[in-house]
Amino acid sequence: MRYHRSDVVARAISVLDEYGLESLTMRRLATELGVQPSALYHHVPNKQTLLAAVADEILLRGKRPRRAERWDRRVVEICSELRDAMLAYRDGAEVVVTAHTFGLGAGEPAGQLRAALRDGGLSEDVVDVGTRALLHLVFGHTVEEQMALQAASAGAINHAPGGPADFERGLDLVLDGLRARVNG
Amino acid sequence: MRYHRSDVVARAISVLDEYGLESLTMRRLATELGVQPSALYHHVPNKQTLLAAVADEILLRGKRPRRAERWDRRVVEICSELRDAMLAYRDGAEVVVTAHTFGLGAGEPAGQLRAALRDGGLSEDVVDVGTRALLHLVFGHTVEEQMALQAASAGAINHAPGGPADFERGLDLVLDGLRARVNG
DNA sequence: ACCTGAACACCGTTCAAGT
DNA sequence: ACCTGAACACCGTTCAAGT
Repeated sequence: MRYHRSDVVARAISVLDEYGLESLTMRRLATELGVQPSALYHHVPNKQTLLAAVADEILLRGKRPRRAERWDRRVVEICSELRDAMLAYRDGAEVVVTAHTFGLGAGEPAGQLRAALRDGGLSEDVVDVGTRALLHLVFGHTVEEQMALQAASAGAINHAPGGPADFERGLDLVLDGLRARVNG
Repeated sequence: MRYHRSDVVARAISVLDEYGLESLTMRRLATELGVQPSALYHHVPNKQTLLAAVADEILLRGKRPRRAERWDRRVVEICSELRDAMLAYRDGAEVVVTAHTFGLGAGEPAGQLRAALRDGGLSEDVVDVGTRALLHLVFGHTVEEQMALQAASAGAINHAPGGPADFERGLDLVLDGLRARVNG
């Protein structure tokens, strides 16, 4: 069988979702595709790049239309989409956050947040600080939430971070600060 | 030579600081101590536990006396100490954040933040949301900042997150939201 | 262009045996 | 109690050779 890069990425996502990140090895993925490990390197230069492509694809699959008019509602929309996209696959948050940490792909959410904050009339400095704060909040919350979900499904009872409600309450904390800085 | 657990942890930190997290392997650490890899398992049950102990020790070494009276100034103090402690060692932020993600050690900063927010007269719900938001902000910011520092020292020019000023501006965003909720 | 086969240079961890 | 020596079951990546 002959594969393309997109086949490799797609299969990587299904291995990730079914067996988790620790099982997503180049060798395991090759076996899953019925191919030698070395064959993967015709489609992808290395594992890091593959994981970045997986992160991008996870975000792409989670895309939704923008509905909100007000800038602060749009921020909530963007952040919720981001959270939902990451939660849709096992270890999705971990993969997306790691890729973002290493400066690979996943630059789109940041761009959309920046645009929303600029629409709100915030100064360029505040746009910078606010975008970073929002991203860190979404990433941190979602990694923690997914961790708790997986721990819970493995039998452990834990003081979970709570679902979308707790998420939006954290967001609102930062949004309050940002609203106070409009035309500041 | 006969070692104790604390020797192993201390040496792990110096390997981390000098060669980075990717070089901190059990085998490398063993070589550094002049011992067989298997000998390490007399002091530590596995690598994950060792890394959690390293994270705790990094935070311990960064401890400073509390000076601030007002609860919101104390939050800044706690968060700044946390950031400085992680920045003090190469890949320190990565190690501390990973340990925290897996629910290992590093529970102290959360406890101190909770106490400060309670002193501010915030409701228990807001204390929960606020503590998590602050931790995610500090962790996210510091990992990003340390990444940029290391990239810069490796020659790359990058739109860095900025030093303590940008850090405190992000913190202030959340603190504004929290101040607005006192007796709310 | 895409893949195989074989190798290189590593990992974390276990366990019988020594002192 | 602490360590050695040897092994087990893996990794990511490279590269000559095949079709």
